[in-house]
Amino acid sequence: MPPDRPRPGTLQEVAVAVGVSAKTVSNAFSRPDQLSAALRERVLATARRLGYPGPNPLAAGLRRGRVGAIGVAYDNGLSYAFDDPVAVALLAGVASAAEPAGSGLLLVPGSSDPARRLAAVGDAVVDGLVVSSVGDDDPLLAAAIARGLPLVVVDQPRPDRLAALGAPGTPWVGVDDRAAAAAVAGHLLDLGHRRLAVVSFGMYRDPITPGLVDGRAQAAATYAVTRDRLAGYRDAARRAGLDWAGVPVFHGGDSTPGVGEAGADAVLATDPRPTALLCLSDRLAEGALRATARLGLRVPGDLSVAGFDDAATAAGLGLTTVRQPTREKGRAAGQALLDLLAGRPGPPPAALPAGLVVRTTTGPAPAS
Amino acid sequence: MPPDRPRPGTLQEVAVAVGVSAKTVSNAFSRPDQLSAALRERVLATARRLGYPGPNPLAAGLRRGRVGAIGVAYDNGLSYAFDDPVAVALLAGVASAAEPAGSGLLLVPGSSDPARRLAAVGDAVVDGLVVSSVGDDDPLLAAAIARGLPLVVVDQPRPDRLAALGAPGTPWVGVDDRAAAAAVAGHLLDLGHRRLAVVSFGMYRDPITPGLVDGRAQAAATYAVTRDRLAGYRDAARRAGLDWAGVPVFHGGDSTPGVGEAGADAVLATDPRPTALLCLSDRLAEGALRATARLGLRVPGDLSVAGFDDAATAAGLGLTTVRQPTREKGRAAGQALLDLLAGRPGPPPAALPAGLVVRTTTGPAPAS
DNA sequence: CCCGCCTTCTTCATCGATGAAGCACGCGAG
DNA sequence: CTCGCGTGCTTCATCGATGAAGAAGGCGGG
Repeated sequence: MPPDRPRPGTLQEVAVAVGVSAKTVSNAFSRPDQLSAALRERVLATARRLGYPGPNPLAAGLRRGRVGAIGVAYDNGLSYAFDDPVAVALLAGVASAAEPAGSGLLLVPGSSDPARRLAAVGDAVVDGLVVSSVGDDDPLLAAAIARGLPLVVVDQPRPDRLAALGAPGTPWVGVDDRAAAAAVAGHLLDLGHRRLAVVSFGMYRDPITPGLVDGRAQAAATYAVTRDRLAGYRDAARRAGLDWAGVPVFHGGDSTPGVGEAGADAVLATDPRPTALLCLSDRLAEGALRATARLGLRVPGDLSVAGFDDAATAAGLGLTTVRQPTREKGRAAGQALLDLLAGRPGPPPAALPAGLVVRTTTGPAPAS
Repeated sequence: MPPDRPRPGTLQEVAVAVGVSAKTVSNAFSRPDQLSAALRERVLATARRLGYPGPNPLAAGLRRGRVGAIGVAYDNGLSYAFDDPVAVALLAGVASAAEPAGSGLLLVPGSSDPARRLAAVGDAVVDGLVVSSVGDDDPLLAAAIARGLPLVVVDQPRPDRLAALGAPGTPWVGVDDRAAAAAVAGHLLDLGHRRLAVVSFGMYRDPITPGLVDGRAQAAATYAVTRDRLAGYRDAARRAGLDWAGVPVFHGGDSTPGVGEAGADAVLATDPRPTALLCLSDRLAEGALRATARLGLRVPGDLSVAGFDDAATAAGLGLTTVRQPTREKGRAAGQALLDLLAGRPGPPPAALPAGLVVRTTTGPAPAS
């Protein structure tokens, strides 16, 4: 049998027992300066005796208009977020801002059922929301905006899109993905590579069939991060006089090593074989490296591989990548939200710095 | 100037605008079957027009008596939790139970100020709590129990201690640390080692001066996990006829590589030099391995090193360790809590399996 | 033609607290 | 003696919703 949990007492009951008003009991807990020390002690003692657990935070939150927690909603659910070290680093950053402020961190559950996914945002008992990395047309963001709570967006959509969605001025935190992507592509082109290939994670929320995609599809991606990184690679390629249409771009689903491995297999099967692989994330690159090992390709002798993020694993792999301050992004987002909640202006949204990190997986193009 | 956020409308206001009762508007959102489709549409349209964000989850939560979120309180604050891969894996596990149930996960903030630390537990707007890995006498647990909410404890305190604290029958999730520790110590003894040393993380919540500690201090540890792992090592040592008093035990603070490195330095400075190092966690072992590299000791030629946890990094280091199902512990704890909330009985608390994983950091004792 | 039931909506009370304002008393100043 | 004011506690209204129970109309069955 489920053990019958005794209903916790209420302020009112304690008040009756002590013989004072409910408000006085409330003050005994929340505003000790509002009553004499003696009475306060008497109230607290009675509360203890009755097993009163203290003011119900839910009711207090309703009355006060704040509950002391901020929510984080992530494009993919929690299960995915905890699997991706970059997503965890972002959470760690948000936590590092929330914790000193005494604010809790509510992780909003995801769901494969769109209705439940949105309901979770609507039901989150929080003072404000951080929405991270969702597609331009994701109803999740619309639901978050509809809450009417202070809101901060990480990575995507971009500020222009937020304005179009009726939320202009929403603080945004991210990096200049396009410029950063151009930098890493430029690095490879400078090394003499002329046959590039790309392994990309999702471009749209909808399920896809992994495979090569053309420029039109790339430009139509609703994930701004994906779109911009691809555009950055293209910028660099064009600058070097390369025909972008000739660059195979593999479109996988999630940002996982498995997808990276499949993507590498796909683009390496094209003829002529690419000499440089641009991966949109380090996790994809990790999978790509697995594929090269399996195929017996030397890195960087036969093939250069670059990632994106500079995840914790990147250094160990010797991966050339783009470093972006993931944890700092989370911290900045959390802080911006807390600033909004406090009515402080907070600094204007600005892209954080990102930069190329050259390690050992990239080298000169092989002599053709 | 802080942009003046318009007060969101209320159910009541929508009701007046539509010309129906508040309850009908409520039903339009929460119980569509309770009113005609036509009226429902009219209500929703008006709500949209007025910019009504939908029923306030806080108020609904108060009335319904549940908010759809479970809280997780961790001994050390969030900042530490996110730094420790084992703690993250535990969170991932809890999330993997909460998410399919549509439940949010509230991470309770820690604080160096004891009062704020407790207040955070009292203020958490949740339906139930998971308290993870706190000391036997930690007021945090008392505060959690005082909330009167469904509660699940991970790792420590142990069930007997929970009963003593007035919370008998509280579901507990963990492993048999003592037996597991005995197994890894036994492994080293079987390899012929006779000069063991131990590097331990915290034994008490209070700040300590790191250094070697005697058996009396070990037995008095208020962290049950620490106490039991040390007891397990001792069990194995005694079984092999070793005098435990001769085994140097280093007591550091947190479970970090830095502490592990300092601990290894300390115990390796004792004479005669130990040939086997038992570390209470993989993170400590990671630091110990750093120390051995610096000291020019061959592992396992000169020194065997064992960890505990089988963290994600352990395989890469070739670390012999104890595998415990950390993520599964989190999942089980989350599920047990959800079962309590649903009034389901739930399986009785039972220790999850843990077992020795032998890799390459342990080998035969060097010929003396 | 009447009854009972279902659908659709309403009324009423309530979840558990706190902000704002008010009253009574005691005390020091004028 | 009286006024003014701070202290200590109370009263009142309110935060925004939802459960339980009830009332009006429509409809099929006997």
